[in-house]
Parts: sequence; structure tokens; C-alpha cells
Amino acid sequence: MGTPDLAATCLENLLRRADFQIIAAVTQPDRPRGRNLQLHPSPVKTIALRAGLPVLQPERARDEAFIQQLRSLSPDLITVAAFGQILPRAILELPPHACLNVHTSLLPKYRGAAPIQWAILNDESITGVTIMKMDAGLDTGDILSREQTPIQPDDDSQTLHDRLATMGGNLLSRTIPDWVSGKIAPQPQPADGVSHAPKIRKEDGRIDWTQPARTLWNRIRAFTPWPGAFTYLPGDAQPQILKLWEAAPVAESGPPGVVMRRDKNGITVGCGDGALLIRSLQKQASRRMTAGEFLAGHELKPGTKLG
RNA sequence: CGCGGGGUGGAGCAGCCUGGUAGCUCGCAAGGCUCAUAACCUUGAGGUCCUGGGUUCAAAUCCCAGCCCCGCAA
Repeated sequence: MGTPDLAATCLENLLRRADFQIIAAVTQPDRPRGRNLQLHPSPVKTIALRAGLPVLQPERARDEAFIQQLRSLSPDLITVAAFGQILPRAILELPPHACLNVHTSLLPKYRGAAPIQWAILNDESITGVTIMKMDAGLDTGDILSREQTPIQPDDDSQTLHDRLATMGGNLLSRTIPDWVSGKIAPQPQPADGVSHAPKIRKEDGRIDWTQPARTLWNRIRAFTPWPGAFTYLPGDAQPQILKLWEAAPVAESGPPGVVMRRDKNGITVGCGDGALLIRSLQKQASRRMTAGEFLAGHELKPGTKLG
């Protein structure tokens, strides 16, 4: 059971294994997306259909009809990765070998919807994936296995996500046989070190230039590629949203939000502590551009105040 | 009919409201300058202003129709 790319990657990994038989995929119903709000299948559905798997798309996982349907499949084990709905106890207790969840943090840290983003936001140097036996709480189940990875300076949520998805798929595939054969003793999550990673909202991506450059740098990386960190470009009529894609902290200082310099390296903007060098960005209703491309068509004089 | 922006030399943009010589930054080419540079100076090449129709003495600009592109929507 799962919905976005993370789950699709895990599913692909499981499909490559000859020792499991996958009997069905469960994912969220097709949602309207794209320029004309047409219905689009989730990444998991796309992969599942390609593999010829039956696909279930319950509007509500707690509906009795769906639970019955699931029961009739009599799965030995259910794996869950970013499914997007809370599973009722009836489903958690349905398979003899339980429901296993792939979570992209080192539990008990960063329980919740956006562990990858929060790890970057909080300047963590290490994160990872955890396979746990699901219980009724939010990411509170017993731990079966974990794997770590460092967060690199050039990581953003996309690159970290991709890496963790691959690791998660592999770890899940390796963990299942050991779990089913009884080689793994579930470890309760320690009470210490619990933290939460709530959903991020679009407006959380707004850059507050009075904050230190390193903090803003983390915010930009955490919000890339979605929903994007942004600031405002003062305009003739209305300020325009300016999404910041790539930036790096530099050892200079200037008044917060003020463009200090613009050259071939990028656009240097003062922060509360230090400065940020913007390397690529995107104006409202336009595509992503390098700083050089952007500057070719926009004056953006030094002294311009963003925000 | 989900909301919005746009199509102007190779790239990014201005010009359109208020019709009248095609403009800016960058790139490219040639020459110059410099110990030197993703430096600087000079000169140059390169454009059916998306397409079709309409209005007009005159349309990149105004009107109608069409095609294409992009952003937002998790």
C-alpha cells in the first residue's frame, strides 16, 4: 500500500524479488492534476498496472467494504509506504505477519508526514530509513531494521528522497524474509529522542531574510523541489513570487534581503547572518533559470530589497 | 469551461496601454588592448515580431479566430 514515488520505488524493488508473491497494490484514488485538472493515476498505480497487478483504490481505507475486499485476498503480509491514509486496526491486524511500514527517518526521530524535509530543515547530518511493525499510533511501531545515510551539503529533498527511497526498498526486501522466518526481534522505539515532522505547508517556504544564511540555505534545500522556497521580487504593479532553487551560504554580510551584487556567480543577497548566493531561481509564471539567464533579462540592481 | 503568464535575432527580456526607422543584457564573429582573465574597448553578423483574417494611409502594437509553450494547482 502506498501512493507517491517513494512507494513506487519500493514496489519496483519488491517486484524484482522472486521469493515474494505480490497479490495486489493499494493506492489512493486517481486525483485531478495537470493543467486541465485531469485525473492522473498515482505513481504506485502506474507501476502496478505495468506489472499486471490488481489495483485497489479505496476512497476510505476504513470502509468495511474495502476491509472485506482486503480480507478476501488473505495477504500474509502488508507493506505500507506513504499511503496517505490512516489504517484502521482491522487492517493492521489482518495479515498474520503484520503490516510493515517504510519510514524515511531514523525513528523515533521525525515521526509524521515530512521526515525528509524536517531533517534538512533542522540541519541534521545523518538520517536514514526505518522498517517498523505498524501499530495504531503515528509511526510508533516496533523497529525491525534501520539504515543510515549522511545528509550532504548538495542534498535537497529530492536527492535525499531518491536515495532514501532506494535504500528503503532494498531494506524492506531484505527485512521481510528475516522477519517472516522469525530472525528479527522487534525493538520498541525508545521514549527518548522522539520528535515529529508535521506536513509542511506552502507558506512555510517563504524566506525570512533576517534569519541566518545557513538556516535559509537549509530551508531552500528542504523545500526543493516541493513546495519551493520563495521570496518576493518588487515589481511595478505587484511584487512577483520568486522561487529559489539553488543557493549557497557565503561569508559576506549585508542588510537582510538586499541584493548586494549580481555577477556570473549568481545573485548575492544579505541575510541576518552572512549572505546567500542564489544560483538558480524561477519567476512566477516562468520556468526555472540559472542566475545568469535570469539576469540577462532582469535588471535587479544592487540595493533591490527582496522579501 | 480550475486559476494565471507568455510566443519579438542563439538565450533571457523591454517595446504593445497612447499604431509611424526593431531595442536592452548576454552569447556568437572579427579586430584591438592587457603579463593575465567567464576582464575591457571597437566593429559586425543574425529577426516571417507564432499563424490566418480584420481595421487603418500605416500594425510587433488595436479587433476576431486558431496553433503552440509555460507557471500554479499534491
